[in-house]
Amino acid sequence: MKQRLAAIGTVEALPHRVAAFLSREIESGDLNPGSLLPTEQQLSEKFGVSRNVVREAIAQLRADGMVEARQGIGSFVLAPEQRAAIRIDRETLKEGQNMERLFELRCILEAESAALAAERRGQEHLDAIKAALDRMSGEERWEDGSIDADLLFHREIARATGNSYIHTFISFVCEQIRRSIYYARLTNPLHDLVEVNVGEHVRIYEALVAGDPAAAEAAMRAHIIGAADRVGVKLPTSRAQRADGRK
Amino acid sequence: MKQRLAAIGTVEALPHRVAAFLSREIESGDLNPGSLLPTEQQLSEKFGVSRNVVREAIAQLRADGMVEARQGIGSFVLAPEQRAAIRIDRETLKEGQNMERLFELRCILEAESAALAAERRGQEHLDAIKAALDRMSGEERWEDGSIDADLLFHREIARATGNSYIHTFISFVCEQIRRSIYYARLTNPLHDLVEVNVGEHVRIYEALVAGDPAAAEAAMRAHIIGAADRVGVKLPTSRAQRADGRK
DNA sequence: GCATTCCAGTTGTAGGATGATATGTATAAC
DNA sequence: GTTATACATATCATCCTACAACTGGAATGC
Repeated sequence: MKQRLAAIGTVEALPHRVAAFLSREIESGDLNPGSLLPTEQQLSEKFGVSRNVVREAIAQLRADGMVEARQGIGSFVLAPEQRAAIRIDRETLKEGQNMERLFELRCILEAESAALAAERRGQEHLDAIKAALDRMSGEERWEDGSIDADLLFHREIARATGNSYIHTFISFVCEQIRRSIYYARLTNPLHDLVEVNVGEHVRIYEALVAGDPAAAEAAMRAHIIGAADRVGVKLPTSRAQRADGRK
Repeated sequence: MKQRLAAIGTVEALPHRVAAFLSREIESGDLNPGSLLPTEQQLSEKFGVSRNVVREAIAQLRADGMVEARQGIGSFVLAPEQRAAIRIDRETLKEGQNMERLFELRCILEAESAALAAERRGQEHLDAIKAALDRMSGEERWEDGSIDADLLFHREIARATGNSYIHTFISFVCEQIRRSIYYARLTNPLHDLVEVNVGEHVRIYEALVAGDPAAAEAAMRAHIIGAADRVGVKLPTSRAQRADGRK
């Protein structure tokens, strides 16, 4: 039986599709920890791809700590305790609506991050955030320099929460978004909107200075929704509305 | 010139050795971000291995976000901060207060997840969540089976948000916490608290059935704070208080 | 009964062939 | 001279076959 791999119109590479399929089977429990994966030969026939492709797919699973291959025997499914990495690959990012979901996640993390930062920030944090803001405002056009400064602004806020995990996660998510925007090569007239963008950042900064968590959260939420909008991503409004209803 | 690969007493596979070598070259700055890797052919000759091995090595680097391969051109070295993967190693997890930070992150993600799920859940999601809840209540003692069911409960809620990234992040964070608890081998009398734990889950479930985002969020927040407390982790109360003030 | 040998199955590696894609170049048309 | 088209080249992506290394168990010999 030849398994049809998802993704008809996509451009994903074959190894990635195979890895994604197996990964889902493991996550869903169809393949129990300790059990053996089908042989490379079988998988090759099942998916209608070469053994080479299967090997690359398994190598990816192994890198993620999901399976362990042993020569002469096969690949064992490992227990989830041993997984130590989270990964978002570019192929899945390119699939249309994923951007929307990523922005949604970012909105959640950053809104709380801003609120926490408003409570916990010290003077050195404010200084670092202000420095990033100045670098951003200095640029007349929206180009690489100001994008770096923008990211730095958000990362400094995350750092001010004092929670390194929040910092790590936000850095990661922001980087994913920046990259996918870069690859999408959006041709929007972003340059005209620099003032809007800077203005949103200023409001966040002022709320942080004031030490007002609710205001910081609201300002950040508005900023993320605006940023998503500027790259053509419409966030589901329910979250925003509920947040607005609160403040 | 044939390059000698490290590996004196090692038994590591060739692709891993090649990947490690290239990885070190990138880390050390010998290969600048933006530059092209040598072609597969050249690497194959340089290391004295087959192109197949080189391809698997590059696939590994790509999976870690260190390079990006583009058909017809080559593999570009990406900037180090552009990692496509997050890794959290066990050593950092063991350091005391990291648990507290991890729970804080979990609280943020899961609270919003519950709220979103309350808005978006379909009947099949409720069924899956209920099934996990039943499995959990069925157990008399707090052991592996019920821990699995507990995790499943949370992951099913995350799945009901319809946002695969939220699902991924929550699965990851929960797994990290479960793992560190497992390794810590806490000897608390957890068994006595099963009813409390199940009760908290029931309240979350009821809020989801009712489709009440605010209630779901509050119940989840209370649950996470309680769960943290039961393993001896005190969450900073500020977040919880602010949340309470809203509902 | 026990050790040894052999064999089938599986992963690991090698190397070539072909398809898909990007880039540069030369040729032709205007 | 400029543009456009076609071609050649370089590279990754995939497929294929073959063989080496390793494992587990079955057959064999004693």
